[in-house]
Amino acid sequence: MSQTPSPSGRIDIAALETLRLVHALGSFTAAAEKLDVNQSAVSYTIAKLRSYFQDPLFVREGGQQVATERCEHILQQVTEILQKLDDVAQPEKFDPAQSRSKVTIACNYYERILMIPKIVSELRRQAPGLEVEVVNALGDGHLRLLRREADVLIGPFARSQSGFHSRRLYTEHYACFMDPGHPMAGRALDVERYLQLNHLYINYGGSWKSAYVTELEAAGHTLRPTIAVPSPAGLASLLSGSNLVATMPIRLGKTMDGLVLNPCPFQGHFDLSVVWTAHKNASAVHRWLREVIVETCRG
Amino acid sequence: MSQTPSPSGRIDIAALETLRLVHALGSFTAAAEKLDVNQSAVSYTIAKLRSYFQDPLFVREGGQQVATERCEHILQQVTEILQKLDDVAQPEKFDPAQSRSKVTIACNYYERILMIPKIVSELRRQAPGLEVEVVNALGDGHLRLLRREADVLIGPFARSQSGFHSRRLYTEHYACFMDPGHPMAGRALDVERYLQLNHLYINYGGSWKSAYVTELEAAGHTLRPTIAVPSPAGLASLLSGSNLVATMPIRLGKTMDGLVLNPCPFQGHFDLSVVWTAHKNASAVHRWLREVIVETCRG
DNA sequence: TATATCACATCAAATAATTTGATGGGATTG
DNA sequence: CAATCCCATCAAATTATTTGATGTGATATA
Repeated sequence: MSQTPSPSGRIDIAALETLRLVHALGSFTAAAEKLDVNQSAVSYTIAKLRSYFQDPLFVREGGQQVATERCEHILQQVTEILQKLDDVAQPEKFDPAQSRSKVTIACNYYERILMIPKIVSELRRQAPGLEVEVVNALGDGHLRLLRREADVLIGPFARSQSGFHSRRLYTEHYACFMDPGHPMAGRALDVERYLQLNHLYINYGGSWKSAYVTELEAAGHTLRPTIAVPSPAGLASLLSGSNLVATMPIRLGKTMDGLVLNPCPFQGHFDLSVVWTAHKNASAVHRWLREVIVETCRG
Repeated sequence: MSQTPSPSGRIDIAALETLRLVHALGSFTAAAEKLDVNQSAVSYTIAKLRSYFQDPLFVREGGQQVATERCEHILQQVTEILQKLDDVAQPEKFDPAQSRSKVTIACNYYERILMIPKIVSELRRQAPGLEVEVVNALGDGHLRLLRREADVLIGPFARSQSGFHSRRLYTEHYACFMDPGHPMAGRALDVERYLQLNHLYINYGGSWKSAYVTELEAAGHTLRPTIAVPSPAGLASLLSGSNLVATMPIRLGKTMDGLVLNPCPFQGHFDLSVVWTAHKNASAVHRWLREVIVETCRG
């Protein structure tokens, strides 16, 4: 009957809708009116489908266009296809209250102590069914994002690299923390005195240079730590009753009982941020997650 | 980012294939090569999809084009969609040996006696799993086809009307059948003698005028039946030992034991055909069914 | 830190597909 | 038989897609 106008594969969604409409109305002309196109456009579309499916699809039987068996079968599948496409074309919706998704947050000690508890509590409040995992960012949290080991990264990881987005939460500064019985406790520290202290140095596993150290080195000084530890964990008990002094982020030090804060001459500063990858940028779940983090942690 | 080039709905199968390919290869350029099109064609297609799904779909992350969450989800559905379309686009295949379909054949007494047994036996031989139903064609078998009460119609129903197809099986003629003890048994019948016989007339429910009657009336004669019956069923016992004579299709009369055949001066003729509707024309099952019928019954 | 390279976006021109409006033929209705 | 209805088909007009050239941003190389 009909010659092949196109080889195949150029069937579009609209064509399938037309097929459905023609079937429903039993008429090309009626379908054309409903679609607000010319009758011959419908004729053309059906001709295309006929060639694609290698079947007449509709045949005239006593005034009505009746679907062939094959057409009925095709329509059954096409209906499912259109349904699937409809579903998937809907902009993604996310209802925290109903969600059973899982989110993974990468961060390090500082954030785990100071931010995670508040964040997790808020996440659980809004989304009781949500599964939350917190992983160690360790060396390079960015890699974990790229490897999809985490959805977001919280930390001082401002990297404006292609493929990453970030949002600043707040700025943090350093201060010295020591036992209340320390000779210098509560006394102002000038550069000389600061450098002569018995420093407990936190090297954070070596992958992070604290801002105060940068500042100190920029001023031409070198810090000679008495003890170096990899993380602030258990720091309070190391400092208690000792003559050691640790320079660390103010908010972190303040969580440790039994220590006093001394402003220090090199206090540096760094920004805490949420970082995520471009591929999560548009996702409704992750947009919500980031919003919760920002709301919970800023200021 | 991208402005809406098309409102929506103009997504074709090729575009979805492109989406899949880009995802698989992680590169527009590579996909373009594989599809044997220009890179900017892929770019254009993805832009169209981006606008349709309202999502970037692919974002650059460290040199690689990475799929967004949404894209992964879409792809999952799209894969199923393409699979479905692939299946449905395959020209329908039909293996009688495996088939569990059902076919319905409409016909009347003549065909049920002479043809159905052979047809059914052949159908069962080729397709043991096939369900076969035989229904009475009665008045107008064509209506049963249109109402989808039967898949094919076998009988003398040659109607070359729109929406119907048919294939001739063979031509049938009439003869007289009577008891072997009948005075005229075995003797030639001229018009006068034929008309004076005690006719047992089969009226087939009134919806069918036998060809010999047409011939007879065309010659200006009128048949005055002694008895009229609606169907040839049980005819043999009605004729046996009586002086009745029935004019009926030769092949049908020959199936009846204890009757002798006399050629009659009005023998008319009619064609036995398979008839079906246009909407079944392309179906593999029905093509096969019709083929079996034709092979079994012709000659 | 500059420079080459790679990959995608974008633009205008060329090409291909679709839609339109007109017309014709087959089938149904009165 | 005439009037209609409905789909197929054709050429022209309109749109969409593809191409080839070029731009831009990011990565890799020197």
